[in-house]
Amino acid sequence: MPKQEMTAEATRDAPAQKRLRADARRNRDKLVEVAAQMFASDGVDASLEEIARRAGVGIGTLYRHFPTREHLVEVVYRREVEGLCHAAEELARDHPADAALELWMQRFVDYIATKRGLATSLRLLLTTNSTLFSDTSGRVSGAMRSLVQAAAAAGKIRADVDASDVMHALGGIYSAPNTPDWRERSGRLVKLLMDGLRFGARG
Amino acid sequence: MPKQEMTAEATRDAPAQKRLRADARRNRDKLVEVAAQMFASDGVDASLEEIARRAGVGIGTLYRHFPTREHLVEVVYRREVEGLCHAAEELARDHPADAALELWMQRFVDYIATKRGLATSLRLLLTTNSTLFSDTSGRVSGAMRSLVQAAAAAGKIRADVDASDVMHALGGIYSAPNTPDWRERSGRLVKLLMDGLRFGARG
DNA sequence: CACTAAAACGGAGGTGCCTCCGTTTATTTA
DNA sequence: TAAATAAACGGAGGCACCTCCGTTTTAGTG
Repeated sequence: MPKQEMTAEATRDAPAQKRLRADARRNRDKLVEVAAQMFASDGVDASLEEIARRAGVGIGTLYRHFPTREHLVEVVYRREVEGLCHAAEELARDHPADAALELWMQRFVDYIATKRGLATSLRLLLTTNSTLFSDTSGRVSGAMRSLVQAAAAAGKIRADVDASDVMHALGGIYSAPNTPDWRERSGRLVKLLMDGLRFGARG
Repeated sequence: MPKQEMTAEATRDAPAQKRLRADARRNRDKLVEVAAQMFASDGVDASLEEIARRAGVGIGTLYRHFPTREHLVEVVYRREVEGLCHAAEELARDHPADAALELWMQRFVDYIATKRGLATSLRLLLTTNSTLFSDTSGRVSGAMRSLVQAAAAAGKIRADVDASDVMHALGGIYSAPNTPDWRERSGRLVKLLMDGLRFGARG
């Protein structure tokens, strides 16, 4: 279980967001941070009052910022997707292109792992709120695309596949049954996939 | 809003159901009946305590019979589908084949009407519990099939369509936006469909 | 019938949800 | 800097959820 380890300032949604007062901002960020932990450990049904408590604010404050549980879940979810995509850029900077891709996919597996328990509620949220779905899936596949293209351009992986193929291959992770060894199996899947991608590369 | 008007004894699931004690049986039936009304009027989030109260039992009794809200919703849902299918047989007995089909489709519209508000929760339930989905959709399309076949056999409607086509045509009802005139529009759709079906019939 | 085991009843109680509103704090204006 | 105003804070209160368990009822047996 990898810590997400993200600083609070990640929550900078620039648009049309009326300038928040300093304290409000602080509290909001803290709430999101705590909620992310609680959702990860206890599922989306984690107690909102407990979240408020741990964030050191009253329950009223939580509700002012996030009128429903779904709002909070959505913000946390977006933040995590954001983190995942940001990691892609970072990995691309710090590693050879093929290693970056592999590391990112492993991280993707980690990410999915934390989401497995939440499947049904998340599915509801994603079918209800279709912009959320298109926004985030767009973000994620965008991140993947640039990693794949970079690796292909550097000759580290074969050039005759594109990102959506890889994404599709990774799809098996979702649908795989939730066995205890799911994690390992998914890890192997990623390695296997990388071998396939490296095979026949120019470099 | 048509009353469903079903007697309690409709809940006779013969299989493997350990013989219930008389009082338990009574209470259970009453609970389902009241729940059906409450879900229809207040949505699936109707208060369980209120349901128990109106059924004249304690909350504990409700929970013993239906350990979760979903259990109760599922039973009510199945019962309603059952009623819908039963109506098909009845209509087939009491009316000419084409009229039976038309009346049943109108009733189907009524039925969907009561479910419109519940769309998201029901969808979750139906995707989560896939046997529920296949059971009920099988039942419903079975009912429709026999009505269509009977009408075709009697020469009251054209013989070159099958039940799944009609079902598909009715599908528009689901997806139509929830405008105030939805009900009328759906009624007209059914009439239109029937005209189409009658056109070119032998009889 | 009376007795008894098994099963059902039902409500008290602990917890969480969410609203409402009086209090406190930050920002703006003079 | 002080006063005024706007905004955020936070907890009390009311309601619903669900569990637990002592009490009551039923169905079977001598």
